Amino acid sequence: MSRRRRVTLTDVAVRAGVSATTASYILNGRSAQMRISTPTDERVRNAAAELGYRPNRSARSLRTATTTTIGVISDFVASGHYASQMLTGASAAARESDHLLMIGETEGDAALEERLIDEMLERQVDGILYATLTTRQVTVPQALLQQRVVLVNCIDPGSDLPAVLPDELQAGRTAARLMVDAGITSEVYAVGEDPTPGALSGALRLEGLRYGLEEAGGALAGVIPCDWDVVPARDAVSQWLCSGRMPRGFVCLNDRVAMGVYQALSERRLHVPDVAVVSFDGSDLATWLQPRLTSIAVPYDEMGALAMHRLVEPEGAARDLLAVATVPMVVGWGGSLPDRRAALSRLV
Amino acid sequence: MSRRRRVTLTDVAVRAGVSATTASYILNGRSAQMRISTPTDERVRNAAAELGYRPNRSARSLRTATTTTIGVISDFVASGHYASQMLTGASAAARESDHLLMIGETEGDAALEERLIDEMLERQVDGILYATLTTRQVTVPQALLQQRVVLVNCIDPGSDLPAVLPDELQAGRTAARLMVDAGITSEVYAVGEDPTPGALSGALRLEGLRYGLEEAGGALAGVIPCDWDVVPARDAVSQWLCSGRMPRGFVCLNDRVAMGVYQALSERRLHVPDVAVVSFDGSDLATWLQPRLTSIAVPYDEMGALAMHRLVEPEGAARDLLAVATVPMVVGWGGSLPDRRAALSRLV
DNA sequence: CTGTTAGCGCCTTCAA
DNA sequence: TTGAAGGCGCTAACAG
Repeated sequence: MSRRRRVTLTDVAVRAGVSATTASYILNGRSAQMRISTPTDERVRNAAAELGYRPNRSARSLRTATTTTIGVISDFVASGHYASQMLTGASAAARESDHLLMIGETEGDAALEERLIDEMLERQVDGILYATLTTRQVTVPQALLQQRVVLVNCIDPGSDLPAVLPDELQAGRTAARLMVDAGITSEVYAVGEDPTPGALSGALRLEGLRYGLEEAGGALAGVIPCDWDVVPARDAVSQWLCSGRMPRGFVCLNDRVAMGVYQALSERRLHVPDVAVVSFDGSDLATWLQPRLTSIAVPYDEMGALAMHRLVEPEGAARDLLAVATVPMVVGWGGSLPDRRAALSRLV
Repeated sequence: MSRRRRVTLTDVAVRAGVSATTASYILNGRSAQMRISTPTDERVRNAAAELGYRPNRSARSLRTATTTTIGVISDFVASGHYASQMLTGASAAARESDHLLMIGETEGDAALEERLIDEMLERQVDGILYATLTTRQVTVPQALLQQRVVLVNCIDPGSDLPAVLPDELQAGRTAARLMVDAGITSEVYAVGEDPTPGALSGALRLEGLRYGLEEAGGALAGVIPCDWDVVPARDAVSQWLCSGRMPRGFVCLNDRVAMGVYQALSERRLHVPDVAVVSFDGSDLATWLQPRLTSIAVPYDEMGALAMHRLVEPEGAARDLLAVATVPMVVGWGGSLPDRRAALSRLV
């Protein structure tokens, strides 16, 4: 069971009694194309198996200038299950074309970002997914402008890099429709705000919401500002309720805000759905709240998958690489990725 | 702004008027060792900067048989912020030694796992982190036994691979101490169970809990079995409370269980901390509940970082690579990674 | 149908 | 203090 020297293609060729070239063709599945005889083919495959041959991709990469490896640069990939789902989707899509993912978390640090990008480019990645935790505008580092890149959850107005974004506007309208379908067109309040410069989701969700309510002859009654987290939302809504107002519905700008709203309502002995609550995110949290929160999901996994597809797509299909693709946000999140992708394919 | 041919080391050398050898030495920081003159050194560095030289690691790897890249194989890396924190810790630690991470999510599929491992080995990763979402026993694939590997959050009884685990037993005792310090030594119930074969956390947490309570002259009053999630815990405890029993404390086997317990208590108009609740995980959820949940954190980030350190550690320090390292679990999770690592360093 | 030859970009002995 | 030469393992023209 001792470990000999690394097994090389030449070793396989020698054992099979052929040249390295022939072995290379066969092991790369080009036997047919090269019209190699069946016995030779088999001898080589057997030799490879017996020797436990494993191609050295460093050598191959040096020769072919490709690595079948994709870099993922993101500010906070792993933080929370929000963006990490994007990785899962990208990873699954990468697998379809035998690519592997190399990750780099920049922690929002520009210097670190540059370093990680350099490291990836030195390692000859075939492309880079540039992803952000929040949907927003960015300025991608210079070094990326000359590379094959797809933006995920962000856009760079200063470049024409392809991007994949959730359809926030449509999501806002969906939220409105949920309220309208429940017979509620007035006394609907939005909870949250989007204070970060460059942030996109908040504004678009609100716009869609307003538009949707007006379409139904209603109107958004107001916005309760607060940071997008449980405690700030709880405090803000709690205080707001003290003023004695009686809302018919709350549209929360994310699930954590909704949790805070649930708590604030509970303090006042108010109950969902006597007051209707709708939210955005589609996180696990929505399923944990009682009653279960209706939440419009950000399809992180699909976004990752779609971005990956666009990145590795053959050049021929690259015509629309200049476009921004938009992935629909849907209520709930029961569906599996393939299911939802079927719906998606009609739209992009 | 057009894109020329790739810039090679020779290009830099030519431009600086030296040989590739000299340029190589200088750019790899060996000028001093090779006693290269200052002017030469500067000329080469300038040339590299002007040309935007970026070393081709495929070539270097082919020559040196190292990639400064580490593979991370895990069942569900990205799922939830639980295990993804491990990635963050590992990633940060990797950066310290200029390593990059390559990820592979196996989704618990053995065939896929083998394929991903092969792909990584073909890409010549310098080592592999083998991580699991839940703390448990595993049997690592054959292919890994001959490689440099560190297990994270799991152990393989059939091999002597080094591993990093959270100290679940101590965590159980900590939970007991929290109850005891609050003056509660009886009528304490544990909520949850660990039905997965090979799972370690549940049993160890319970054992530590029992031991800790007995040390203080108390005893664990019982265990309410349920799956480790919000709804099952809510249902189980809700029903259990119907029997009219009046607990003094609940030790929940994770934070989601605790959320379910909060809900069940609330239904019966019972309030925390009239009934004391302690939990394990240290997830964000703990900070969202009202009142804030006391939770003993699984230090995923530290585990990832420590495992990474052990993996890239110079061979000299590898003497203890056979050991299982244990990372303490602590209450709350306000501390930054460096802070907590200081506490950690005494223990491993 | 298969082998010969050359070279991807880099590092590293050896010689000067 | 620097340069010349060789080879890591693989693929791709080009012969035959």
